[in-house]
Amino acid sequence: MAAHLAALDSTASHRPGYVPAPIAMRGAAKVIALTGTRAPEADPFETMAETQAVGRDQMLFSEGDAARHVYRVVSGTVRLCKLLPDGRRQIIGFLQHGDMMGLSLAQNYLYSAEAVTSAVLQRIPRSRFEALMDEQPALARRLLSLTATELVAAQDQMVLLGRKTAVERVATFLLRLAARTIGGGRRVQLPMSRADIADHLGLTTETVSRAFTKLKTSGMIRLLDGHLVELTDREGLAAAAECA
Amino acid sequence: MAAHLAALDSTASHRPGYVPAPIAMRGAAKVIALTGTRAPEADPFETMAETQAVGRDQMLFSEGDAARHVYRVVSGTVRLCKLLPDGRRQIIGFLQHGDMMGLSLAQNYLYSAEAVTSAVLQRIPRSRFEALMDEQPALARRLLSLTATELVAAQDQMVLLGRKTAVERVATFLLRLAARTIGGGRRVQLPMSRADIADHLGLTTETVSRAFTKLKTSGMIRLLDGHLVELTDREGLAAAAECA
DNA sequence: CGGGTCCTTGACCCCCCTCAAGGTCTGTGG
DNA sequence: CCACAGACCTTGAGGGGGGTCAAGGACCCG
Repeated sequence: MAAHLAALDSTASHRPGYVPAPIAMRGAAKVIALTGTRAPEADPFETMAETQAVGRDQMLFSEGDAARHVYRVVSGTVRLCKLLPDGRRQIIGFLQHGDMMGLSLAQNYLYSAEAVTSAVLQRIPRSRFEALMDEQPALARRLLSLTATELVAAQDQMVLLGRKTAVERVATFLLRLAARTIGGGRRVQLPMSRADIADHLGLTTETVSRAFTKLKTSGMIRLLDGHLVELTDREGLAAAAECA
Repeated sequence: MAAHLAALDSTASHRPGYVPAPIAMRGAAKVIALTGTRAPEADPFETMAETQAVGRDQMLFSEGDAARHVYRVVSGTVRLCKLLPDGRRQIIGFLQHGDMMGLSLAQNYLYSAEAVTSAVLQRIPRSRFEALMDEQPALARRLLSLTATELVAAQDQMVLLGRKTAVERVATFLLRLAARTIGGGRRVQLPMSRADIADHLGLTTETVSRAFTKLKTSGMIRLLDGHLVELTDREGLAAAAECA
């Protein structure tokens, strides 16, 4: 999954095999303890973040809004969307525990952010965040690392959108989700709708649904219910995905 | 154009209206003077870069190679490619004067780099580059800024690949090229082949060619020759591009 | 002037989109 | 616990945009 800005956790969350901490404190208006501590400078979200809870489909900010905050997702799933004037939508990425957004340097947000499920986020005013980067040189380097990782994910998504077939796209998507799931993820939760998946993969809901059916029929996945998939043939899926 | 990592010039080259310096010293094995000087720390490419000249279609490095250098394009055009196992190709971006590549933090390059035209580049060993970032905190912040700009371009490209029609893609591509051209660019050079454009826009050469013909027929462009286009109706093009 | 590469155009086909209908799941209220 | 409404998902039938295959034209360079 093309998480927008990968985790700022001290643990290198973009490393393959990363296991997010179990979701706790749903809705709690309190600072979240991070796994692992880092010697010199503290995680800014640990010390100075506000917590914000949002309901399903609620909008956090809209494309074009003044970019006031930098966010990090604590729990739940968030989608980042860009719209064409006539309403066509592209979902840039889905964010989960630990992912960040709003880090672009533009004055305004360049995409909208909406809650896919009810979610909890932390946020820091951008002005304060930028001041922090002046004080803590290591912070800029850590963000550079995260942003570079995001860029790599974006490039993979370009290959997917530019050159892969519908089944390949869906297979790739499932494998990406699995890679972000606890234990490597034989079972994968799909918190988002088929329409969201379609707008992420450059397809329509119908085509996504048909691709799921094909993968099911060929024995690579089982649909436990509409939003929980079991990957029964990981190698077959990887072959169907033509690599990640 | 989705330049991979925008300029490290002291002049903020990702600002709209940026005018690259005229190409000079083609093939010269000497350090290139930069426009503008910056007070505290020097541009690393100014002081410690090797210069490398490559011929048309020559490969600079290949996907998977050990990432030894960070590059900056001095003159010419470079394409960054990703390949699927069966040979399908996606061009991540075209690089021109001032653009950087090789900054990802991975141990290996994640795409190939090839000269579209004969080109001149500067390069710095990654190890030295990273040491520099430790010494000069401002460098990391500048790179963060450049990488974030790249990420924005990548997101625009996702919208293009996921949701735009063939004509919209080509119109968008022409406007992006024009935005990077001297004087805003009523006339735009296309150094790359139709096949390159196709692999950048997620199309085939034939479809790209037909899209050019449609834009020509509807009076928005004139093909002065296969590789030089005049944008005769900028607003019409922008409408045909559906923004971006 | 000749050969090769690249570009354009045409004819045809297929994958995915569109439109439509029916099925499934979920949450809510009785 | 069940009934029901609504949203979501799946499946089918048909159509279209762009891919594929093929041929001819333009350009480049020796």
